Amino acid sequence: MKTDKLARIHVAGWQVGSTEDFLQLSDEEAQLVALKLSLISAVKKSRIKRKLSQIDLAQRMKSSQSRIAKIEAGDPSVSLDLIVRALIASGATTRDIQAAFTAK
Amino acid sequence: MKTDKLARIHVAGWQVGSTEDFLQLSDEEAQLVALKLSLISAVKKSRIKRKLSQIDLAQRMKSSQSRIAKIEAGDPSVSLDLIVRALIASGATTRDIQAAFTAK
DNA sequence: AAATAATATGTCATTATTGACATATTTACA
DNA sequence: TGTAAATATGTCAATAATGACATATTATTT
Repeated sequence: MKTDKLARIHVAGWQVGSTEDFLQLSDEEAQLVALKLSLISAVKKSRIKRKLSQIDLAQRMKSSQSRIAKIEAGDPSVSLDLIVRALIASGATTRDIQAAFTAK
Repeated sequence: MKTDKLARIHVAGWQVGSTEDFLQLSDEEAQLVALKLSLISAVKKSRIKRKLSQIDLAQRMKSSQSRIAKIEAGDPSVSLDLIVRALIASGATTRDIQAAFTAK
């Protein structure tokens, strides 16, 4: 994900802004980031719920433990594809995935 | 997306199976494909609804007309990231995106 | 505490995805 | 009909994402 956006100074001053404002993301970028964060959170939740280790999940989706760790750490090298594949492989239902889009 | 899955012969014979069965995708792969298809459909719907040409949408998200065409054509070179970015850039709301996950 | 299991972090060669471009085909409409 | 706008298809050099690996750090169990 690209985060190399130019600053957009917040007129209201030094109130503690949202993460999106602080990092100067456009609305669209902010939406995508929020979506990813939500899905990432769902991955970890689902994995733990099913008592899977990162190695277990990695095997299920033919990835590696380090990739799973990176997914859950929000590493910038991780694609939305991989996040969703992890979510599915972790046993999350369609309903779970859908809920991840709703969740804050 | 990889679709290089070995055949899984359907015991029940030549009933007309689901697309997923026919293409021999694992359940997980089938879920991801279904999700992509749903989102792709949502992109086109949203774009048309807002009366945007593919060129318009491409400019909004700093991509190219040919990429948008490929998104809507379900080209295998298109990532989930790009699809979702297109959906967001087309003006789809969080609610729209969410709905895309529900839709058939 | 020490051993073991789980998770995190860094690197890299291989593979996938990208925007841009040319050009073909289809659609709208004068 | 013809012509312009929109969409589709193919290609490719540049960039991004990948699994695998080594190894560090943190939790858990004995």
